[in-house]
Amino acid sequence: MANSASGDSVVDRVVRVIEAFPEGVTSLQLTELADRAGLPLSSAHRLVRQLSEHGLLDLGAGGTVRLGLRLWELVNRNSPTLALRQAAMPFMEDIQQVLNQNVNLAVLDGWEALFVERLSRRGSVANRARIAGRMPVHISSAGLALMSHQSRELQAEYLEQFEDPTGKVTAGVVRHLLAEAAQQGYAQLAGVVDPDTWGIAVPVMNRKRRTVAALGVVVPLAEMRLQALVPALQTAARGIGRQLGD
Amino acid sequence: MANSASGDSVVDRVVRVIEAFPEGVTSLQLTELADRAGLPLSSAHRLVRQLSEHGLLDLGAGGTVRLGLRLWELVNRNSPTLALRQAAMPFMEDIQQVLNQNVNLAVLDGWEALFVERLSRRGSVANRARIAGRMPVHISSAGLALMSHQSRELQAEYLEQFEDPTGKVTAGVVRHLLAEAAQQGYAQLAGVVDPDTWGIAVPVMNRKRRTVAALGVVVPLAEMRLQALVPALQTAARGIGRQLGD
DNA sequence: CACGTTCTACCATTGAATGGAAGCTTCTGC
DNA sequence: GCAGAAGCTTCCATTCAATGGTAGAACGTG
Repeated sequence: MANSASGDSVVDRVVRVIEAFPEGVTSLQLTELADRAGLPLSSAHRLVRQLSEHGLLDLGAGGTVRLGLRLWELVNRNSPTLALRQAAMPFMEDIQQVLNQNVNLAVLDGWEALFVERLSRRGSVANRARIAGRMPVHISSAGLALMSHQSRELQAEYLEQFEDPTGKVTAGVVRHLLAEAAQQGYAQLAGVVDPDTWGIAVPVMNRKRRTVAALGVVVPLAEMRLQALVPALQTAARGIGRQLGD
Repeated sequence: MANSASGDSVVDRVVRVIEAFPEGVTSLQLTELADRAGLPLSSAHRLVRQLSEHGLLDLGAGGTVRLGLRLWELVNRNSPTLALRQAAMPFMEDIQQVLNQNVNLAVLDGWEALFVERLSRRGSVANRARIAGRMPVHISSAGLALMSHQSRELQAEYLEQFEDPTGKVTAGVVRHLLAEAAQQGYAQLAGVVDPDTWGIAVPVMNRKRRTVAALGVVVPLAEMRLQALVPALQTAARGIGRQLGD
């Protein structure tokens, strides 16, 4: 009944507080936050107050808790993907201008593609890939482009544990998709994410030819023109790669 | 010699670790981090390891510390400016397309404009306003646009404490700039940030007519055409405001 | 106005956090 | 190839910061 009845450290708790916000939710009541983080109200209150004194959280009147502007600032200034995003932005804008479609940039994290940047145009088809959103490798062209250029070992490990919760896709199918993507140098996926759209993505390699990201577009099925899209994407991807260090 | 010789809490230390990264630096050696955060090496090590187990930091081989991808993800998914950025993006893209210049979006934080989103075009003039970058109110058109539409009290408080480190600008000059911006409905600043550029910004008001952001462009001095720019910005700002809640 | 809900403050108890020291690994210069 | 340095990692006895039940304040509601 003293120092942590639940047996977790302060650090654990700080993390749980930050993680307590459901996707897309920017504000939470103190009580609900304590609930979600699994903390006694008084402990949650103390923790939140401390963090908000430093600006990492923002404890408003009436117990409204938000992530702090300062936290957003710190993370975006020093984010590990900063160099990548800076290098990619001009090329993404070029692509968007020329093709007039959604463009996105993703990195591999676990068995998912994490979208780190995106440009969408009003009037262009819906793009499910939100910034800071995730998609499983096997149902995103970006994910396939990324995985298809990883080491044999990692791909084997991935296929080993692969399991589709919907049961529609087998590891064999994914293996085939990856092999195809690896051979062609780009990944495509039609009508999977959204029935009316087509996703195409190419790997972005750094100077050591390690695949660090995937550059992709999402276009309406009707406007599919591989022969125009792929070279444009590959050219841009090379341009980005040249800007990167490593 | 025991629980915190320096008299600071675990939370203080976690914050100091995250804050230890200098602007734009994405990776730090453990020793340097401990140094910057003012922590004993062993304490820094323990803290970093704990945080990296949760994915908030990333402790690589050889003691290389980065901010975690997971932290970036959490913060960007739930950031307090999420709604603002989402509402503004399409309009910013429109502006960029039509005017073909740098567009940026800022909020007021303390006595500074914090840039939360930006679109730049290759070939357009340099834009000092980086995402997650800051600029003092009095040397950015965005800052002036924001401050000029705050409450009388806040403006008075601002001018009260105002002091220009370079000594070039007086509180009186700033008062004049703010009054002008308030009256005209936009703020402009020529050759201050950069000798060859002109910044123009307008306030973005939510439905309650509270100024929550500033929408601005940076154009080459030569291409200055106020009569074309201001109406475009104001129209976009109104559009953004209509999308916002509150 | 009384009741329910949620936020905030207090404080005695105690185990989690601390950091010096020692071991380990990696790198460098000779 | 070896001595030395520099930096990373682990260990563990000491002790004070963290804990959370409780009580009170503030708010909203029927």
